[in-house]
Amino acid sequence: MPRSDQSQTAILGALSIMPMTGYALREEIRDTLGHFWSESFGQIYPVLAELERKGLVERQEATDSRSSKFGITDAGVTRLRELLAEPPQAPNPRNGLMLRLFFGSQLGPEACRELVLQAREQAEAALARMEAARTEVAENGGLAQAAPYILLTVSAGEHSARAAIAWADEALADLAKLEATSSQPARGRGRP
Amino acid sequence: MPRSDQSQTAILGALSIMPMTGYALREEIRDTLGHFWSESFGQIYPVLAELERKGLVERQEATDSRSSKFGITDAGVTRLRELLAEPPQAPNPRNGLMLRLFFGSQLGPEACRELVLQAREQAEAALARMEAARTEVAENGGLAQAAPYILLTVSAGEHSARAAIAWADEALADLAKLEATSSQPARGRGRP
DNA sequence: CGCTACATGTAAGGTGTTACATGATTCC
DNA sequence: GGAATCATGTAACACCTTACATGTAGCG
Repeated sequence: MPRSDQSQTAILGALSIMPMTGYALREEIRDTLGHFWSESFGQIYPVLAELERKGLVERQEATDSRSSKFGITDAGVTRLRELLAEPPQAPNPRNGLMLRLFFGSQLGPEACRELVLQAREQAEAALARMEAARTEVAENGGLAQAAPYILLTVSAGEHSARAAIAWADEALADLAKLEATSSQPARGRGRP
Repeated sequence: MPRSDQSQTAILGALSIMPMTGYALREEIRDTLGHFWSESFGQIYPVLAELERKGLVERQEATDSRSSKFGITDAGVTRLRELLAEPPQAPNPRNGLMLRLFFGSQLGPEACRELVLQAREQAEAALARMEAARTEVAENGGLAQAAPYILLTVSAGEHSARAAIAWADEALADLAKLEATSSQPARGRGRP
């Protein structure tokens, strides 16, 4: 129920794929889960310590290195499944772009256009990352049974990015019309 | 820059449309901005008090009621425009559904299907709300110059909801295939 | 007369982020 | 030997949510 369980879920999940050091967890969570998840890195070590205390993960003394990787235990896998089975709790939305557009009449069409353009670029970049992720998952063996599920999340990212691009194009057209009509009566920047 | 500025933006923005009591702000933010914004209601009165102290809003003693509405001042409008002009900062993503699907091989196809079905229903509901909002904006005069901007955000909600539905349908099909192939070797729910 | 909605706040607790501190290893 | 990267942590702070406390107005 508490939010911190969610951090545990992400960490246990990552370790269920392969054992890792805390540092590697940072990287993996940022690079792989980053499209839809974020952990505050200040939390990773405390959570890891708690998981170790509960016997859900354990340090594996590696032979070829001094750094200790963390591996998930059987109890950890059980706990992970419990956590995953809990209903996902959506975070409260806080979309700064939408807030700005909603009060866009205070900002004016040009500034709004700029914001939408930026959003479009970000969506385009996200789409490219998703396509890269898709090929990466396809090429990487060792995810055999996980791959179809991971591709589900990649697909969600693609749909969402494409929708954002389509919306942005519409919005840009609408804003262009607004610019045209709003400058017409005042004939060049005058006040009504 | 600090996050709390965002609460100020939302509150000043709402008051720029019409003067309101703190209580009404709660309702408006929940019902109207709720699709892409949320305020913790415990923040509204403190922020309101701070805005009043800075002269950005003022209490209007209403003639017909004991409750005091808050109205935005000229300085408040100026401040609102400043705040809106700042670049929107995206909150760190935390999508519980995607987290669960990413580690879906631990959950199994049926449970994932259930999750996706729920997401689809939520998207469907969101789409219906968006369409309702669209007609509401169209019918409501008094938003004359704000209406086109508000419709931009409604359109974004529609695109996003439609994308979620399309994705869900694809995902359900994929999961159905997974269920079929995973149960095939075991021949109907048997243990491997 | 009691229930619901309106209205205004406060305080505690939990969460997450940032910045800092420290040291080992590897590569040039 | 020095720089970059790997690695582990901590502590302060900012933030948000929740629950509580309190009181009024209107309606059935």
